Amino acid sequence: MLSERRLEVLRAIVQDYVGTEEPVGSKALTERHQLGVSPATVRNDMAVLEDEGFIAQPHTSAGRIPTDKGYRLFVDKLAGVKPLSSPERRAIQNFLDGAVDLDDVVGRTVRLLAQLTRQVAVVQYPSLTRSTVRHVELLSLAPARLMLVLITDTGRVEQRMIDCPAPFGEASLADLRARLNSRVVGRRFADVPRLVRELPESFDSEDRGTVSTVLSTLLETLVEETEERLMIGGTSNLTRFGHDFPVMIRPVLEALEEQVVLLKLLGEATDSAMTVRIGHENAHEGLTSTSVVAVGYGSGDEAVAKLGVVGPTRMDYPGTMGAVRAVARYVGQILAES
Amino acid sequence: MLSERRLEVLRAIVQDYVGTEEPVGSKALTERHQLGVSPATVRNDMAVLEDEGFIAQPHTSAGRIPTDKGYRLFVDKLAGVKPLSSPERRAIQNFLDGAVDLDDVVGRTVRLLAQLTRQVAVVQYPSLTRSTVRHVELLSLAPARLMLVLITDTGRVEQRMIDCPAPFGEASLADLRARLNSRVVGRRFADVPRLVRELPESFDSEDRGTVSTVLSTLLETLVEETEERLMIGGTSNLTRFGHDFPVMIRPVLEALEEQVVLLKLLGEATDSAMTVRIGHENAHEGLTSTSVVAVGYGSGDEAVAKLGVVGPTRMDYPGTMGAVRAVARYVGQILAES
DNA sequence: TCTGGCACTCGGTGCGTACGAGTGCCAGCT
DNA sequence: AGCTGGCACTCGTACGCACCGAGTGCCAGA
Repeated sequence: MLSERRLEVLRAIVQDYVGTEEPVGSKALTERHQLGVSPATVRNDMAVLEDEGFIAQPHTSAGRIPTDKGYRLFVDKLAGVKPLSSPERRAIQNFLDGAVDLDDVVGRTVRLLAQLTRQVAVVQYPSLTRSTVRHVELLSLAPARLMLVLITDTGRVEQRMIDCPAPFGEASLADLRARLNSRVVGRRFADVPRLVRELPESFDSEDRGTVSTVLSTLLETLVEETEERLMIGGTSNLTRFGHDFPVMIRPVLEALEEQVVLLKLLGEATDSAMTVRIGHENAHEGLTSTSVVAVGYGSGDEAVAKLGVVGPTRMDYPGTMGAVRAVARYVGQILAES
Repeated sequence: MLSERRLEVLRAIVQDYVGTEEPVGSKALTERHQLGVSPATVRNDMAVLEDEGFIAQPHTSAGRIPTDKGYRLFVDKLAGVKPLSSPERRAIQNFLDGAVDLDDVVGRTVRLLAQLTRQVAVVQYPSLTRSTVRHVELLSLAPARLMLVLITDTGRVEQRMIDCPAPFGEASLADLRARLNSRVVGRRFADVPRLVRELPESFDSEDRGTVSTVLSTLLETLVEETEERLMIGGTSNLTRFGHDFPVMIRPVLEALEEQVVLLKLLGEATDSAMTVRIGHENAHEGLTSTSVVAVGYGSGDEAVAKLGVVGPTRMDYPGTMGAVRAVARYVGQILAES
């Protein structure tokens, strides 16, 4: 087990390295921090920390930099979550309050997060799986052509065209609309298939085909759109990555373009607890020198989606975690209100 | 006026430089192209081209590279638009045909363009101003709460919440919905304000307030959402920018995050003709070493939005223009079908 | 267990040299 | 008048080399 002071040394190394981007040596450490011991002692501690794999030297006779394992220890044991200043809180609220619709909320959130953390921000749209149905609308565009519009409690709207097997009268349409809504409004998406199963049977045989088509389109929409959408921003912050950045930045940009990868990144977080994945803890190999800080947000108690940031492993974890958590909270509030 | 051969030399310089990314010298030119003259002659021609401002040397005793003016001449006079190969055409069609909704069309288009040109792709959503109304839907969510859904002929859907000044009955709602639709369906957005102006007067005084609120929300939506949305992709292609790229890439990424800037970039193009803006021809100062190739696309004859790519001034203009034009055409077709 | 001292390592920097691609110019040829 | 070969010149890049200094590991002593 590491002594108190050694942990303190590790904390100091992480803090200095995050600040300066340069390997930190024993002398500099004792100068900038009140450790109460001499450089030589610190050197011994560093040797131990290196043996344990928490820090490493880029080359012999350079200072030390934290390893992924070192950051992990720092995040788990040494660092808290730094709360935002109250001007920052006010700024968040003002910025998010002006949003007019869901797209706008998500867009503003992305920009906000990117600005606060000075890193790449990723915000997932509220997921349909955990949402409930606010309304299902059916419109007749042509005699045998319908449009299905699905509205969720989080304000998301999905629409689909439907070509009917047979013309479908206004009366039947109104009937279907009413029955459909009475069954599914307020219910969770996951429950919808069960709730509408026997609906076609109660219609005239001539309409039954169309009703089935409509229902299967609805179910399809539920499934298809469960594949999540997300928005990213702040990519220009990648340029502050470091000196060796041309080689780093490429795979990161590529990873950021693949929604699947990003969704996995955010998605692995279990429920609403904040997740920090550091360096090689990320499965994707383009992201082995980045860290991801993600957290769920939602309109109620339960998380409906995730948001987070992607940055270099050398990041200000307490500050970033504070910003991510705060933004998630406010977005949750906004969604709950609307 | 430049002689035929001098133009030929310029073309050769542009082509070689685009290929190799390195300043091209007189000897290399005569080796790679059948100009039928000696390096010395080419040198003389180069001196003239340099005097006229079409090419420049990065340093004394280096080869020449084209200037913005040189690229301009190349694009205007020396280069055609290179048509795509038929496998490429087929790939485009296959790729775009699978799209399920407007978001999907735009998303696929962006990825396609980025992949074909290996550059950053920008696609503007079909603009509302030139669109027509396909349907307006009003839903009652609570006694005094409505949702307005606006559907355009290009498949775009906008929704807004409305808090009514007074409860609004189902009958009135159906009435308003019917009257509204009969007036505006199939009409252009620009005409809508005129068409609904005197609508409130025909309602009972108790409902008039709500009707006015609904209409003003509708008009607001038309105006607000006329500010265009767009999608970008292929940013990882920026890494192929060149050696000096850390300094170049930053402002470009920043510019790409500002929708306003991008919209201007695409927007200045007059109607549906293809526009190429080279280097300093771009107003934005972060983009002085990039070129923009943009073109309008639309479901009918008229362009409803723009799409294009952003890349280094040193790009393959004929190929890029060919890809951009082809993609625009196919997207237009897809939109017309849906 | 901490500290001061000391020898050692090695990456970064600055300088001088050599190299070579590329140019401009000029005299001569067609 | 226009093209070509030859030639001197420029200058950016690569290479070698020595030096400096930050940082380390180790050890003997408090």
